[in-house]
Formats: sequence, structure tokens, C-alpha cells
Amino acid sequence: MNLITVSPGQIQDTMARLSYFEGWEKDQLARLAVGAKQISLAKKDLLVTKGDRIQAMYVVISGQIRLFIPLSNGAERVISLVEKGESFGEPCLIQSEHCPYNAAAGKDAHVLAIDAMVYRRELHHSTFLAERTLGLISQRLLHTLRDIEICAQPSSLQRVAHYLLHLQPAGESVTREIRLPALKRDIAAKLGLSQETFSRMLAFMAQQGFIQFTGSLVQVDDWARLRGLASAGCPMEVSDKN
Amino acid sequence: MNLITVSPGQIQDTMARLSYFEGWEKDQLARLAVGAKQISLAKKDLLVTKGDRIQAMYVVISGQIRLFIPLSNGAERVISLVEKGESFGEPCLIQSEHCPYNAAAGKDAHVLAIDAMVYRRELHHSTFLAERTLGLISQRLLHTLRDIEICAQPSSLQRVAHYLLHLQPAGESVTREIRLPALKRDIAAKLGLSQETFSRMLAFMAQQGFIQFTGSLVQVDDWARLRGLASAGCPMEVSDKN
DNA sequence: CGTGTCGTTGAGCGCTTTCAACCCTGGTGG
DNA sequence: CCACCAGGGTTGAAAGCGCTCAACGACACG
Repeated sequence: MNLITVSPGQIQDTMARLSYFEGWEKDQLARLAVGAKQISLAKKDLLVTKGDRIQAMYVVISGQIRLFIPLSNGAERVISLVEKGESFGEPCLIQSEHCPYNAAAGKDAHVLAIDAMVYRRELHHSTFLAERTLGLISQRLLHTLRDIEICAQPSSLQRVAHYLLHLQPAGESVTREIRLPALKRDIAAKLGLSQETFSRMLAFMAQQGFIQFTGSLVQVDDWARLRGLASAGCPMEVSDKN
Repeated sequence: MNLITVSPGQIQDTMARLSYFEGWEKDQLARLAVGAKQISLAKKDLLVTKGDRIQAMYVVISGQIRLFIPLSNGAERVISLVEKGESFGEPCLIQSEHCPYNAAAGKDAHVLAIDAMVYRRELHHSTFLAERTLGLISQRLLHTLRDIEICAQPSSLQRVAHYLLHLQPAGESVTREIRLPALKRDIAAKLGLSQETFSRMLAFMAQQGFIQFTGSLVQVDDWARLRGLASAGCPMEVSDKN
């Protein structure tokens, strides 16, 4: 982890290019840029430790940040995979609570750290920012609830089915290729599965003809049956009965 | 489920007595009371169905509302147990999304339904309300993350241990009685366990001398060992080896 | 005294995990 | 050019944990 010295002007430029700050006014950016820092992270570098009282809110400039909870058996539960233009940490700042997750780089990454005091002040003074943030956090809460729904599925096969369905962009039943948005290991950790089980479930669905896949490219051939799987669940019967 | 006709004045009075509206200005209450309805629910009555586009945000006046996701095997995953003075549904209104959970009465209950349009307008006009709501949703998100952490624990024993620890009010290691905040069945469903497993884990911890309990009254005798259990995990060894 | 709800306990099965070895790909350096 | 290595992923076999099903107990209520 490396703290890069960047002039406020450069920082403001960087901000202007991030989707997170789309539609913001110039002077607002300028105020937030005060005390902001840019951080470079190598893959696996730890940015925030669970329990920290973080003093900044973070926006990802490039790369990917993994938010996860370390577990007693050495495994981890992935909460979120934060991509370029997305942010994290706001709730902790707003509520002045300890950070509930670790944050580490999933790939080499650059991150913008916006100072907590500055952020809070701006939040308090700007109706625009407050409303925007409210929408953001609401969305994040809803998204988290979707994740819980997936993890709550009784069988691992259903978990994976649900996950694939939620990956579907918006266009309907079109047979279409999906690219898994992260390492399978991380996806598995987000679904509350072991890497091996995730792999097996994908293999099973492929063998059944629901999907095809090579690497992180998945092609769903039968949305209907996939949906059926997700909502009904099938006993994962052994296939040697022909 | 029963819709009670109540005059705006009465509704405003009810609101003034709820902790949710503590510190609000009179005229703000008056504006929100417009179009608000009071609803009576018998135990198990369904208020919101997953997927609904709800047209109100809800505040519990009395009783208890269970928020849960129905699962394919007939079981359900409890998201939250909303008590008197607490609210739910804001994120859906703010984001205009489908409701991600069912809401049903855990006991006979009374609920205040605040009209979506009115709520959104007020949210937009009142800095006070926006800021307050931002804090509320942030807190809820953090709380949800804690729930995920608990559910992510590798063994059911650790899940229960974590849960009990989070129940600890604030006062430290004092041997103190805790009252389970809901039916054991619902707590189990919130931990992602079957009712039976939850019961067995409690029994095990009692047998080991960590806790004592009768009904919903739990007395923790050894916080230290409980903490150890939560963070280390032990193989749940059979006890016949003395 | 019956009925319904809530909780506990027991027995058995099956899914997931764990541990292991192995494959595949891309990068690196001799 | 190829050997080597590291990281990511797949596959196999075994074992344990939690679920399901079922019966029973406790308690409140009409």
C-alpha cells in the first residue's frame, strides 16, 4: 500500500472522470478534494481492517476492492466487490461506527480517500449530496438483501441458479453470454459456498444442458429451466439412470 | 388485515407518541399525516408480499412485524423483526423498487402506513428528514452486515454464540440475564438455522456450563468462553469421554 | 378437557465441506 | 524454445454436520 502525493487539482480532475461524481457541481468537487488522498494498492494489499474506525470514505479509481469478513476457519465471506467508479465506507462515517469488513485489493488498484470530516460537513450542507447518498445507500441495502436471499437458498445448486439469474442484465430470455464479474473463488465466497462446490454446481448445470461455460464465460441455454431450478429446487439426482 | 378509518388529527397524535418521530416539528408531522392510514393486523396477517410495489412506508405502532423471504422448501429466512416505533420500506420507496421481502404480523399489530408520494415529497423538501433517514438507512445497512457476519460463521454453534454476544447490551462481563427478543423459531430463521438445530446448540451450551436458560430467559455465565467459542470454534466434541 | 402453539429430543440421511491430487494457463528466465 | 513455477480451477473420496421427519412435552386458552 502506497500513498501517492497528488495535487488537489489533479485529484479534482480524477474525480471528474469517475462515474460516482457524475452530475456534481465543480465547487462541490473542489471542497471534497480538500484533504482527499490517492492510494495505490498492490493485489492483496489490505486497505481497511474489520473494526477500524475509518477516517475516510473510499471511491475506487481503478482495479477492484474486495470487501469481506474473515472467518474463524481461515475462509472469508465476500460482502461486495467494488469496481471502478463505485464507493464504500459511507455508512461507517455517517454512523461513526467501526467498519464491519476488511477491504483489500482484488487486483492492483487505485483508490480515492475522501476525508471523513470534509465528507460529513459537505453531507450536512448539501441537500444534493444528501439526497444522492440516500439513494446510494438505499440501493446498497436492497442489493445486500438480494445477496441474503441468494445465500438463504436451501441448496447450493439453487444458490448458483439464483446468482446466475440475478446476473442477467435486463434483456430477457435471449440466449446470451454472461461474463462472471470476478474470480470464481470470490463468487463462491459471496454465495457462502466453497470454491469446490461452486465449481461442481456449474459442472452439473452444464452436464444437464442448462448452460455452457469456458473459464469465466457462461452461456445460458435454458433460462426457463434455470428459473425452475432456482424456485423449485431439484434433488440433484444422480445421472446414471438412463 | 383491517384498514381503520382514523381522522388525520388522531393519526398525528399517534405519530407524536412514536419514538420514530421524536424531535420532529409539528407541521412536518401534519404534512406526513395526510394520506396516512392506520392498519390493524392479526397475528400472521400478511401486509406486504415480496415483489410488491409498495405505496407506503410503514411504522409499527404496536405488536411486531416480521420481514422475511419465503424459501422454496417452505421455510423462510427472517430479515428483521420490526418492533414498536421502528419502520421499514423506505429503501423501496426511495429507489422505486420491488419489495424484497414479505412483511407479516408476528403478533397482533397496528401499523401506520405513510403514503409514498407524500413521503417522497417531504423527503425532498426537508433537509432534516433526509439527514435523519440517511442515518437510519445507514444504521440498517450496518446492522444487516452484522447479520450476514453471523450467518457466515462456519458452524451453527458459532452462529448462536455470535448471536448471543451481539445481544449483550453494552455493560460488560456482568453475569446478566438476557431476554431473547423473539420466538426461538424466528431467531433460528434469522440465523439461517432450523429451529431444531438452534435448540440443540442452546442445550449444548447449557450442558457445557456456558449459559443457563429457561424459556426465553438466557443467563450467560461465562462470557469469555462464549467469546472464545465464537471466534475460535470448537469441534463440538461428544461429551462421553470423562 | 381438548386444541393449538411453541419447544425439545431422537434417529437417519444427504449435502457440503475438507483434504488431496491434478490440470491448465500465462508469465518468466535460462 | 522450452522448462519451470505460480495462480486459478477442476475433480475425487471420505467424513461430519445440519436438515428432515417424527414423536413427545409444556403451556395457554377457550
